[in-house]
Amino acid sequence: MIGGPAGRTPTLEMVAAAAGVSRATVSRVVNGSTSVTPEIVEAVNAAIADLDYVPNRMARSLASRRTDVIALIVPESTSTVFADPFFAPVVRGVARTLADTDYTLNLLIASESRPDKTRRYLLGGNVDGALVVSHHVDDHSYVGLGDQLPIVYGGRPLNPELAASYHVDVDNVASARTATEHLVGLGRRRIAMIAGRQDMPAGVDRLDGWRQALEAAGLDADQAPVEFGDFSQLSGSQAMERLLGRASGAPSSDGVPIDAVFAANDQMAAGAIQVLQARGIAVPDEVAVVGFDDDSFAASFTPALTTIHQPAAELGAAMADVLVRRIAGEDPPRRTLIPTRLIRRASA
Amino acid sequence: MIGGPAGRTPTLEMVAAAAGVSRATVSRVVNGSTSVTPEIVEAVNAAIADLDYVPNRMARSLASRRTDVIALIVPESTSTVFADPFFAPVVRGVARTLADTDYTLNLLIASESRPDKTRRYLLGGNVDGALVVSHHVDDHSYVGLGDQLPIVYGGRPLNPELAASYHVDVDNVASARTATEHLVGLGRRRIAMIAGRQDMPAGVDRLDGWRQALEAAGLDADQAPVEFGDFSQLSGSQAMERLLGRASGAPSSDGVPIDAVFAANDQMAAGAIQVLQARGIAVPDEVAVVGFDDDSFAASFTPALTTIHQPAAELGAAMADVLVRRIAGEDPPRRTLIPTRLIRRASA
DNA sequence: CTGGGTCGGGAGAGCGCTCTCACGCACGGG
DNA sequence: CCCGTGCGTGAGAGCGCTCTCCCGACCCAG
Repeated sequence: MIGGPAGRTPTLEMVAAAAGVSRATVSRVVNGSTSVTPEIVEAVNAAIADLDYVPNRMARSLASRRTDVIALIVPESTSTVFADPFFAPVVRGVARTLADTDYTLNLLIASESRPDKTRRYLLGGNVDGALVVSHHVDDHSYVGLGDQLPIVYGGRPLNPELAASYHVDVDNVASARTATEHLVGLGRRRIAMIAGRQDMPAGVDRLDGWRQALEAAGLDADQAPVEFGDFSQLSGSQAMERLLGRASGAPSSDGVPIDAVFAANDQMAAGAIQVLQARGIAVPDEVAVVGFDDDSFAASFTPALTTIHQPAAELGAAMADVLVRRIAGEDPPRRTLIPTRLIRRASA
Repeated sequence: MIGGPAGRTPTLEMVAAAAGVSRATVSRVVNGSTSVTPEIVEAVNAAIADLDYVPNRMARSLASRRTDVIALIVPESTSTVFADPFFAPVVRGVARTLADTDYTLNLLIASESRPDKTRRYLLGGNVDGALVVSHHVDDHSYVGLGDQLPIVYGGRPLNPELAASYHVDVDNVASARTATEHLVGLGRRRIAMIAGRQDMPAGVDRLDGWRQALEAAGLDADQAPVEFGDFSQLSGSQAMERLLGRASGAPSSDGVPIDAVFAANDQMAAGAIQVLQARGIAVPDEVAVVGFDDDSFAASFTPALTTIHQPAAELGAAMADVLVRRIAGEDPPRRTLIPTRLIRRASA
């Protein structure tokens, strides 16, 4: 058993002794400071390897007033609605990115019942920065926190007080445009939308993208049928019923007033398709349907859902990246948009 | 702005000064030591509240050689196969349980390419204990680590070297028995199994439970048809094909040799059902199917899957609980089994 | 040859807390 | 009345590291 006379885990001091230099010099080498003679660097590194030295995080933090810890905050309500398979890959992306740095990831389920606990933790000098993953909007817990601690949000905060904050988001507008253009490219002209909750950025932006695509295609977006749901499958079905019930401008011969639907998420798309099928309307032949999210069930649905795939892991990675850069004092753009990809399957 | 003359965040020292006692006494109060005069306790607490004092974690750790940090280790391969919706609730359960303690959760994606990095982190005095969530078996990364650091596994480690370690698991055997008994209770007698990978505890145990139930029902488990898959949907389909292709002992009049299938997970159950439907075999009328996991898609599948629900959040909570108790010096049982629940839906 | 500038390295003072030890006091038995 | 015996409290020495000086060596211009 190697490891210096003192027996305990090796310390900076022991490395210094072994290398015949001072603690300060070892510290410089460990922290990659320039201005250390190459020979000495080598000697120190040899001693480090020899003793199997690992710097003590706590001591380092105490002295430097940095923690090398980044908090990943998941509001409890979000985590409860964990049916959402979006979250896990985000976390993975964050963790993987951070694995290449010296940062450690602190997962924090923020209980909304006592937000002050989280707040205290964050401001108590326990972390260098925070990542907030939330689909929640009416959440004021973090307002103002951003002034005292670098924070990066996943998903654009709708909350106007946070609008100027750093955030990483999927490019919902462009994605919705892509989805709609796909429908246009298929020759569809009466393209309806089942939009999501308008108190969420994803809901607003996807509706927006659809409008843009219609206009770009020379279709009248204002006259195009829109119904709203709450992102649930049931609400998708109900929206579809309403869509079919409309006495639209130019119903086709069989009475179906539309030939395509863009749903703001896969759940609602699935609900819509079920209604369509129940009415004997063929998907995609009579009505093509595009969803959004590429949910886990999308591929195995019948018909398999054409949808927008969200690179959740990349989003997480980007969040971590932006935060690390902020902490390092760089000035990354406040808004980072992650491109998506249209997955062509059977439904459109 | 309150906060003592020094201006910075309040320290123990400042509290001591404000309360007119020594640092040591404040420390005693903060750490809930007995043997402090009630009046003094009160005075100190008043000072703490007044200054808005929060103990500095790093300093505390440095001095006490505890970290109050628990690592949650997710092997990268597990996290990549994140289609598995089992993980997120486990994490949530862990985080929630820990939220009521002083422990902080460190999420660690263990890159399998350089396991030593994780090892060093764990043994580098950064954590007080670790939780390992893995479906992986041929993983020797943590062998021996358990001697130096309290570790609790989620899922029983198949690896014999770890067999004696602390672990929390779903009661796979009993659950599989329950599932199979349900089929027996439905009057089925030719109950096949699509088993999972036999290098995973879940694979082995579920097969075992099925056998036990058959025997308990007076059926010949050795003659009962079993095919193996790898837990993927495709493998479930293939296994089903093989099952149907068998020249089994007593095919029913229409040539279908079985009247029920227990699949080791929902993915494979779904694959099996698709094959059955493609062949025009009615589910559940001709062949009843029970899955396992209660995957997110299970309820919306057609037919809705009868399956075993795994209380993943409870499993996570139990893991955290066992670890905390171990760290506290208690001796919790090495093995904790979490009961499951059969969810009756349409497929059986 | 000398003075100012530069640069590598050492000394040492903390960072905020814990914990051992020893002290002072009140009490009770010899 | 004196000396244990306890109990509550304070003093002080670290925990392992960072970082600010500061010093000595070296280089070049004057």
